This record gives sequence, C-alpha cells and structure tokens, in this order.
Amino acid sequence: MTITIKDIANAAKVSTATVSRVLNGAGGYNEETKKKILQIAEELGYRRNEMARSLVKKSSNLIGIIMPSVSTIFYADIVNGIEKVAQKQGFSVILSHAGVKGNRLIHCLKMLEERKVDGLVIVSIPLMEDQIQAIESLSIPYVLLSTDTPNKQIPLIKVDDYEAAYAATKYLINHGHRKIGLAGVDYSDRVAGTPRIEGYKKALKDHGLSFSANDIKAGDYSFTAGKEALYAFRTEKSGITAVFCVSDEVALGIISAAYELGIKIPEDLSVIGYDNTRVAEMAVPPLTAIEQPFRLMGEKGCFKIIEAIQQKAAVKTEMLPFNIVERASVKHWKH
Amino acid sequence: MTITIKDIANAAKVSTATVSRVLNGAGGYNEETKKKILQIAEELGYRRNEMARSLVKKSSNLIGIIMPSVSTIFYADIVNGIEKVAQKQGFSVILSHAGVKGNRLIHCLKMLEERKVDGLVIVSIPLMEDQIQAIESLSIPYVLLSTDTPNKQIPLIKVDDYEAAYAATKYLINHGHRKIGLAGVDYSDRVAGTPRIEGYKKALKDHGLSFSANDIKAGDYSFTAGKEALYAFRTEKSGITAVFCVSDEVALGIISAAYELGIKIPEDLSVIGYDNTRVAEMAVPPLTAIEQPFRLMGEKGCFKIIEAIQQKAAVKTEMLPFNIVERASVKHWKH
DNA sequence: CTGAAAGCGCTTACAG
DNA sequence: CTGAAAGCGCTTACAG
Repeated sequence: MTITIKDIANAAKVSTATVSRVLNGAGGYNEETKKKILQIAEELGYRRNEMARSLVKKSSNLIGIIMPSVSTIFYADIVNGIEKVAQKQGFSVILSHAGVKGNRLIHCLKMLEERKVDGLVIVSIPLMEDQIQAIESLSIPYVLLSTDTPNKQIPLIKVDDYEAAYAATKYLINHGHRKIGLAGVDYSDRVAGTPRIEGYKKALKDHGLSFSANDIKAGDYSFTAGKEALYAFRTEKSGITAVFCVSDEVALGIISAAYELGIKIPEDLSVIGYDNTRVAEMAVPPLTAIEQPFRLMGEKGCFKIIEAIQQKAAVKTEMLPFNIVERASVKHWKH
Repeated sequence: MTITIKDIANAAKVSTATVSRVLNGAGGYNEETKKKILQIAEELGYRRNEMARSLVKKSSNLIGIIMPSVSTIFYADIVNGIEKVAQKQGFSVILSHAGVKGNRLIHCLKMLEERKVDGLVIVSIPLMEDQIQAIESLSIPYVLLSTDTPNKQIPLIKVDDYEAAYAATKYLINHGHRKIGLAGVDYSDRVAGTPRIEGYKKALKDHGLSFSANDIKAGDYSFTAGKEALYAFRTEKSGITAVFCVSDEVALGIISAAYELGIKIPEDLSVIGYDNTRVAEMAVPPLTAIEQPFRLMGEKGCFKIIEAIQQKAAVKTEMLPFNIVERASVKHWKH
C-alpha cells in the first residue's frame, strides 16, 4: 500500500492542497500545521511520486544520455561527470545505448521523448543533418560531447582535435624527430580522423618537414591497429623515429609490437598517445599522451544543459583545453 | 504544443478511450477506426507520455542502477549488458552513482523510489544489514551484481571468488611454481578480499605447499599497489617465482615494477591477473588472467529483474563461471 | 492561512 | 465496437 498526500491529509485533517504546500515549502501556512504534516509524513514513510509531480509540472527533472554501445573506458568518466552534477542539481539521468555506430539513435530519441526528459546529452556519436533534425524536433536543450557535426550551429563540447594533433606532432618535432608517423587513424572519421591528420600535416609543414602518405597508417583506433601499424612501418623500412598515435590503445599496440620486434621504446622509437586513459600510466614504459578532460566534459555538459533548462536559453559550444602528460615514451632524438 | 490522445480523438471524432485502445493494440475496434486513428497519430507526430501512462498503470518500466562512483573499466561492461536487455524488453534504465564506497546508497535509493522504478540492480557495493533493510523496504525486485552481503538470503550474481582464486593459484602450481605470492588484496574486503585469500591458501595447502603471511601483499587492487607489492617482495628476497594478482591493474603494476627492476616476465617471475579487462591483452607480455564475464553479469541481472517484475517472483542467486585466459605472463618453472 | 476544484495525459471497468 | 466517467497522485489558480 503506497501512501500518498491524501493519506497525510486525512491523518492531519487538512486538505491535500495544504499538504502539497508544506511538502514543497511553498509558504503560506502556519507553523502548527507545517509541523503536524511533516511529522505525519515522516511517520507514514511518505515518498513523493515524481511521475505525478512531473505530469502536472510538465517538467521531469530527467536528463537523457545517448552514447555508443562500446565500452571504451573514457565513456565511464564522461557519464560519471554527467551524473554527478545532475545528482547535485536534483536531476536524474536516464541512459541509453545507441549501438556501435549510433545507428539506434532515433530509437533512443523516441524513448527519451516518451519519458519526457528535460534535456539531452549525446556522447561521441557523429551526427548527420537528418539526425540533428530529429533531435531538434524534441525542442529541448541538448549538447554533443566529444563529437561534432557538419552543421556549425549545433552546441558541442570537445577538445580541438586539430590543435591537439598539431601539439602532439610539434612535441615530437621539438624532441628532435624529423621523420614522424601517424598511426591508427580512420580516414573517414571527420571528427577524430581528418582533423588529426590535418593537424599532424600542418605541424610537419610549419617545421619544414616533408610529408609522405606512407607515414600514415590507417586503423580503427584499436590496440590491434597499433600493432599492425608498427609491422607495416617495419616492413617498409620507413625510417620513422617517432609515432603519433591516435589513441592510447593504438600506442599500446605499437609498444606491444615493438616488444615482439625487439624495437626498444623510447630508445629506438618514440611514441605519443592520445586520451590519457588509465592505460597510459600502466604502459611499459609509461606513455606520454595528449590528455582529454573527459570527466570535466561530462560535468560541463550536464551543467550547461541544466542551466539551459532553467533559463530556457540555448547551450553554447565550448572547446576544452587539452594537455600533454609527459611520461617516458618519448626521448630526445640525437642525430 | 505537445499533442495528446485528446487531439487525436478530436481529429478522428472518437473518444480518447478508443484512441487509447488502438494505440495500445488492446483489440475491440474495427479496422476502419484503427486505420484512421493510426494515420492521424502519425500525421500529428504523436508521442505518448510515459509518465501519465505509468501513473495509471502503477508500473514505470524503469529499472534503477546503483553503482560506485569509480570509473573502473568493467562497470562499463556491466552497465552495457544491463541496458542492452532492458532496451530489448521495453524498459529504460536510470543510473545513479552512490559515491566511492557506496555511502550515498540511501540517497540514491530515495531518488529511485520517488521515480517509481520497478526494479533495482546494485553493482559492486558491499551491503550491510541496515542497507539491505532499506532496499527491502521498497518492495520491488532487486539483485546485487559482483558483490555480496553477510545475509545469505539476498539474491546476487557473481563469480565465486574463492573458487577463482583457488583456480588461479592452482594454475601457477601446475606450472611448477612452489613459492607463490598474492598481491594487491584488501584484507578488510569480505567480497573480493578474504575469499580470494582463502582460495589461495587452500590451493597451497591442497598441494602440500607451505603458506607464509609475508607472501601476501595488501593493497587496494590498484596499479600502484601492484608496483609496491613487487618492491616489497624484492627487498624481502622472498624468493617467489610467481604472483597471483587480485586485479589486472595490480598485475600491470607488477609488470611495470619488474621492468624498472630488471626482472624479466615471465622468465624470472610469472604473473596472473584477475578480471581480464582490456588492459590484459595490452600488457607486455600479454597477461594471463582469470576472466570475469561482466557483460553477461549485467545481462543476466537485468533479465532476472524483468522476469521477477513480470512474474512477481523473487530473483534467485546465481554464480557465474569464470575462465582462465592464457596469454604469455606465466611460464613453466624449471627446478 | 486553508480548501474545493480543475487539470496534467493517460487507462480501464462499466454500459450500451 | 464505442463512449462517458472515474481515477492514477500530484499542483495550483481561485475564493474565502
């Protein structure tokens, strides 16, 4: 038998309106009745029904997350960040997985619309115009995290991949490297693919180094892609002395293959990773890597959404700073 | 302007009751009206309000997850598994983090009760009797994943830590090791601590090997704990030839420290990990480890909860099988 | 300061 | 096969 404000009203011999008022601290009742009602609520173990409340208030205090179904470690940090600030602000989070490439996005959207979420955060799914339309049609605040879209009006929070790739490459150049590879990148990925390639190329160019297409090894950001990349570099005798890896996992793959091939890191080959996930410090040698602030990304995203909900304002795009965490996988190259 | 069944009813010149019936496929209406209503709903872009529906049906099709606030990688797999089957069964998932040691559990519980979740899955938080009482008081199906409680009536799904530790230790013994360490374990952790210690001891004993308290290095399952453990073994000249690590991260810590100390793995020291997370295959050398089926755990947990909700039956405890994934960190010891 | 009443968007006996 | 009506558990003008 679940107990409602009606039960409290009966016990306190007041109307449900009054009960509602004191339970919500709406003001406009004397201390006596307040005390009585609060005490009875306590005694009866009353718990409010958020569904009923949301129904009349037309606001659910729910924020929806849509993310890919892959268990890459950094999603955990993003989600942690989101839920943490949601909780602090009195919101709850409803989570949905949109398949590996986000192909179930529309399905998730429908569910979240039916659940009447007040806001939406979409993690790491590259969006096309028709999907943007579907999202817009909900008419609620939303933000993209760690991804983007060709439509430049859309609010997003991420690190500038071009800049970060530029910085990583420059870091290697500053360490004396003149022949630098790029490993694990997906050419068709316009969010984490092409911008990083461009940043890499630009850094090379700005420092008077020539670029060779052979120095880029494509892949899917995975450990295996990293291993394959090094084997490829090896058989081609490419002569690279350093490699910019498009993820930490790719970097670990390079390190693993290097071990198999008897290539010493960083003595024979320097490696820089991307993301700075937990595996970076666990590598042997510990991995120098571009750090992305995933947790912060989640926190900011959620914070902005809640702000937008409460102020009925639009969310604004924000580029987050990255950072180079220096460990031991890059060495100064001596000519 | 959000559109409701009333709008559809008006447009179709029928009652909301009829609209509701066809939208729910309840039967008892002719094809004509059905077609008309469905078409109008489509045209108007109708989307049902789950809050209103839940309110009258007294069932939300919502399942709540409570988990610790730490971003250990395997939580992602568990949550993935849960949400996947929830989605398939028409349920949605609301996620809450209960702090590092689950100290905000009661807070989460209250929120989930207000949200009227139909079922509850609690991940990796060791529960005491008073917390169990709080959970029981919701009177909804629940299950614990990858954790347990002193109260043996409580439904849970996990791997048998004692058995797994026994198997890991035995595996090392079968590979010729006679002096085996245990690293990274928390003595005060009755779920992943003491049972693994006991399993380890028992395996030693069953194979006629003596046990020395010095061969156990306490820790918090972390990478750092692993490093410290190996340094301790080293300075004590303990003479171990293999070490059973209480997590993959501890194992990586051992490997990392070994590298610093010039100890070769597996030539000088064999290492076995626990969990078989993604880092296991990325280690150099690739890590042999006890595998826990995290994703399966999430799937089974969610499935059982939904079953319990629908059949109003209690969830039954299930122990999941573990597995030893052999890679290259353990070698046959020659005397 | 307090209550009666309407309403949020649905579902479901009960009649016909 | 279909509709009128009540009700799920709340909140909130509107009166007094």
